[in-house]
Amino acid sequence: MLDSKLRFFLQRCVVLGQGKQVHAQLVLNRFNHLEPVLVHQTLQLTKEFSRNVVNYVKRILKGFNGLDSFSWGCLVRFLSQHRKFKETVSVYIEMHNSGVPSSSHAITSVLRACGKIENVIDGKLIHAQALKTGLCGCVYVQTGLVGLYARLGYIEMAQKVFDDIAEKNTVSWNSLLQGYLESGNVDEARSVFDKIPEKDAVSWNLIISSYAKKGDMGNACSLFLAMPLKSSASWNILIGGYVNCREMKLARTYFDTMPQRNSVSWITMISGYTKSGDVQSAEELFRHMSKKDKLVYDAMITCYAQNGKPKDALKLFSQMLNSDFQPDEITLSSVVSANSQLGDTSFGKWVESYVTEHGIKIDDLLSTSLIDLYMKGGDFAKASKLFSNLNKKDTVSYSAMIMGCGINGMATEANRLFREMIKKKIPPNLVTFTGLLSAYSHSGLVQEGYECFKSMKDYNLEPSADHYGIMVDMLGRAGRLEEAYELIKSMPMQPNAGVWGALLLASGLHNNVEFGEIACSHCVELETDPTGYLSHLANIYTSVGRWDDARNVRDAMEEKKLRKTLACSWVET
DNA sequence: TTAGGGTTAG
Repeated sequence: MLDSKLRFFLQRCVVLGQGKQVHAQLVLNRFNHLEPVLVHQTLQLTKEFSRNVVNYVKRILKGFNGLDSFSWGCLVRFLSQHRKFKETVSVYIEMHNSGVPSSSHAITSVLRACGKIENVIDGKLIHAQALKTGLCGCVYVQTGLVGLYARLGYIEMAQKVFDDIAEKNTVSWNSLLQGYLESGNVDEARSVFDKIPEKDAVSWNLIISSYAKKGDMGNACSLFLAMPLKSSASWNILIGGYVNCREMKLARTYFDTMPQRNSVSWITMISGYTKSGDVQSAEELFRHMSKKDKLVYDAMITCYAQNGKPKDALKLFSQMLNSDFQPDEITLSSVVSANSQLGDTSFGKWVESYVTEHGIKIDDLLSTSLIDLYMKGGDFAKASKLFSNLNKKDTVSYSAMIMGCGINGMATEANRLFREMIKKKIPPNLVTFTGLLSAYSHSGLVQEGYECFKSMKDYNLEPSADHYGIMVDMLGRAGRLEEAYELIKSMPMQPNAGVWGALLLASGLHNNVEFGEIACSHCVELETDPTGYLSHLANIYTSVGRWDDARNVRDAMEEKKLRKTLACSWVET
């Protein structure tokens, strides 16, 4: 039974593994008889294989009867190493239920999985079971328990298990250290760190990383310099710290001087440039990287998507598809965002079929980008369905819905969603209000809009210039030009061309020369190409019969060899 | 046991 299934499995590896064909073939030729121990080796082999293989392993191993404790352990470990944590726990429980005794192998893997998915209940049950079966005397199991409790924030429990370990190894110490760092107890963490008899790179990295995460680069850097044998991770942690502080120059210096860069180093830098909007530098790094992995593609696609270059994002995505890389929910969320910016709603269908075909689960983040895509395409039904199926609705997903309502002029729905999120104590942010305000603006609900705008301070939000822009647009369209102008004058920041442009537009709608002139003069000052604004002003003059002024403006435009460029005059759209 | 990729506006 085991024998034939494994053979079949290896053959499938040849088919699915593609790039690893030769390797799989070798293994196939080498094993004439297959014993349970070979399950382990086979699983090792598939470590680097595509997710298809992972899914396949899961399916095929479900069919096994009579697996021994060792093979079960291998399977549990395999799943845990592939970050299939929920599956790890469920397979472990399956093993337990079929009466197979647990091994230290299986137990450490399942404890890790419980920690990762924050499964306290099963973690404690497994602890109890380990106590009963005597496995708690094993340092690996004990260390696993320390790690579990440390990660889940049960620092007292972690300390207690740790104290019981007869022969503590460095991993045991590191797990405890991580516990104190997780619980935010820096002093205790520091004292644990000082007590570690044989500090390894991980001990140092843990403490450096905790400073780097807090933005305390002074401490992070001095510890880094004091560290005897720096690993790549140490360098990456430091670079990551500087990236988080937007110190890209310093990050780059360390990146350039580190002895051995790995994929993580490149990705850290690329995502740093992404956040600071430096697409060029990100591109430059991406081009120079010799062995690109999937995550680098993800990082670069995201860089394009987040910096207003959706077409480049899609180009790189198709390159990625042509390579050996399989996109996952993370890749797709960025790609959906790119399509959303281009207004290509049909892409949603493609994603949905792709996801079904490749067994990718649509998680909350991918759902949110799809919600945005569908809302922009006016498909409220599809967006709502995704929205109601979310595991956890947050500020971003609510904002995506409300934004969509704003675009589609659905003020009532926007308001309903907003009240719902407030009731659930989900804090709104600036994007939420952009959506809400534009919903009111598009529906001409000036009073509601005004109150909404004023309520921003109740949520500790300072309206941005864009929020003022929407308000000016709303008041202006309603003919309340005076109020709009007063609002601009009251702005705590410099009004941008968008704000003045909104007033100019409104002045045109209501043939108001006075505000048109004021608005236009500011727009001309703020933008390099004043053509659109000037021609708008000329139209206002014409509309009230001031032909001479209109001609003067047009002559002035002509004189400066300016030509009306439709593309630039966004005011007219 | 440490380091890397994702969603909402403009």
